[in-house]
Amino acid sequence: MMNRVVLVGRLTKDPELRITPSGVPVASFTLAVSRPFSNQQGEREADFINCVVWRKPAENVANYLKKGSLAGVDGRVQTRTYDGQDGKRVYVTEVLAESVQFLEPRSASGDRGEGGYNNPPREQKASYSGGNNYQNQPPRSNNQGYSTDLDKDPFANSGQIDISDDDLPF
Amino acid sequence: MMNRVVLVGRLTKDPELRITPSGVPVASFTLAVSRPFSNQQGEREADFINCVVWRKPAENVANYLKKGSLAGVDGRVQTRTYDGQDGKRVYVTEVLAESVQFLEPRSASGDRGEGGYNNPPREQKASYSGGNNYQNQPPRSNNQGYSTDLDKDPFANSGQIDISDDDLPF
Amino acid sequence: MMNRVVLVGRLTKDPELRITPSGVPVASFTLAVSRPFSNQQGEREADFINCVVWRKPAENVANYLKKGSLAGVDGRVQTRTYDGQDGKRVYVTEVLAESVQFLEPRSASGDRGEGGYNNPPREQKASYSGGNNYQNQPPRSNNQGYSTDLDKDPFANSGQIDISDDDLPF
Amino acid sequence: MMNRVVLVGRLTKDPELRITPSGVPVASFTLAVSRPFSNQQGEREADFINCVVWRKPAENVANYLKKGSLAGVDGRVQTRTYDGQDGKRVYVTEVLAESVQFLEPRSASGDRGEGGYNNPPREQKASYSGGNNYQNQPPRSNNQGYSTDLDKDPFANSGQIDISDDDLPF
DNA sequence: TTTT
DNA sequence: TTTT
Repeated sequence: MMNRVVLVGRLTKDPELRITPSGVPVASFTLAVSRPFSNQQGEREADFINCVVWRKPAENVANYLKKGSLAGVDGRVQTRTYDGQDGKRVYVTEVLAESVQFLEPRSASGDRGEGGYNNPPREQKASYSGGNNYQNQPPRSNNQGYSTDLDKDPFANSGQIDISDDDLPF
Repeated sequence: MMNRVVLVGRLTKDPELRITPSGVPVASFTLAVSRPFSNQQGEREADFINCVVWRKPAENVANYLKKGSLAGVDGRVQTRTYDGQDGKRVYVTEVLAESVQFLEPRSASGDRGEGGYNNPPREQKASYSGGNNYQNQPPRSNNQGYSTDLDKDPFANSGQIDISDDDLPF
Repeated sequence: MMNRVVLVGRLTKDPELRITPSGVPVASFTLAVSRPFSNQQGEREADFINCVVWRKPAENVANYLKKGSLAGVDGRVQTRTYDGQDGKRVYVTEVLAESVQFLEPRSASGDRGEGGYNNPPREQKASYSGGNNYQNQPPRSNNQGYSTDLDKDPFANSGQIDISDDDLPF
Repeated sequence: MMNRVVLVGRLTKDPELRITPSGVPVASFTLAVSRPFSNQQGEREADFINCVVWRKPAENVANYLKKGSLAGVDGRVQTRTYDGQDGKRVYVTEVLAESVQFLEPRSASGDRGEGGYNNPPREQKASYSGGNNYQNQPPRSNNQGYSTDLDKDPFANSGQIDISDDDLPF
């Protein structure tokens, strides 16, 4: 009945942007959050926490964050389940981000000066405006919109075909 | 660099208490936390979040909580990894509880009037006092202390032989 | 850029419900949250945290919570400022509750069996439906709706005439 | 019974470091946390949240943070009360920081390249080692240790003579 | 001005 | 493998 998570950490790689069949953007990324204490070997470990974010902030994540970016997440812990390729049930625990904060001032962590508060997005994209306006985009072979990510089947490049509209929160 | 979780929900079953080889108690339990919104079918779903707690609060959890108890957890999201029985790496995301709150007033949720703030623990157990006082307990075949749980191999009754002293936080 | 609070505690008195000039309900209440440690005198102290909640959940708070109720709050820390009666600036720090959880199962804490999850509200009231439907209620002297609280000037019975539509979040 | 706050924001001015009569360091600072939404005038407001931190992290705050620094706080909401100079009770709500995170990479926000993760503290100071080792420092007129802040009465330069050992958490 |  |  209460479920709140707050994380600050760094993206382990560039976020991945997907579009559900009904046209809703979803971004997923992993945050590396180093632990505040050392282990028995005296090393500082990290937790690698999978995060998902939907709709408009999904686009922002895809546009402004990349591998190594410092980001804050405010959201909920979420569990879901899907049938693995080997036929057995897979249990997933991840963080559903309700908002994502960009904590990378200017080009502090970037190799090429992009990302950050006041900078233009990595590439200009059509903006999500709350409806299913993605549906009227040709699913492939177009040269704008989500082209870079989507000019291939959005669900083709990873093994996880387990994201569907059923996972939509709210 | 920041990692905080707060949960309130109900135990899906009785907590499990383990003792590491060096004598530290660990309890694990799953919290069912119902979502604040309904899905497309109009049903209220829940997240089933695995939690672990160490040392003294582990004992309290084992003594005062049971299936159905309402509990609050304040902790961190933690990821770990172990080699599954089939030889492939298993990734686990769970909540490391730093404190656990008993939110079940008196015997409100209990079938037999036990549990709750002011009630005696389910069975009187030797208390964890911060050291490795568990080490001087015979590992099996004793009739007090953690007997009910430990009079069998503490790691035998579940498939997860993946808890070791290496997982000890702090 | 991140601001999150989660509280679980008990109401120090019945919540107060107000309506802004433009017809938006606001409830305010104080949560007593006992500290997890004892002070130098060995006593367990508490923090008394003022909370505000707007719109629909404000009504629920007014209907379902009362002095002594156990409640959870998920929200943000908020500061505001107003001019005190003696002419000097007053600084207020409080919690803006985005959601409020009723943790009082059945009539566990109640003296009269009311409140709680499945029980009818203390008195049946017109429900807030997101618009300014309160505006078409006569501001005073009516005998239903928010009558019990509002049949007097909603801002008369306390010194704080500092709640206005300007404080509306979102 | 649960009380957790997480904040990320910027210091409104340099932190202030105090030492209690029994030699425990306390730092206080205010975080400006901008709100995630705009007000009716379309402006983005901020909350100005007073924070206190004790012992070792108090020293770190004093050494590594300054006006404008981006910082994260994980802690609790705390209320206390003291008698104002005009004889009437003053109620204070603030955040007791249990840990403070420095989110300012290198010299990104600094005017003079100091502060940040890997940089030396602003001035080298004796470190707090958990005991009351401050007591054996001459209370005034020394030229190192907490000199800059303490070579004057630690409680003289502000109106708040309301910090005492009684406020010590844990 | 504080709750169990 | 899930709780009220």
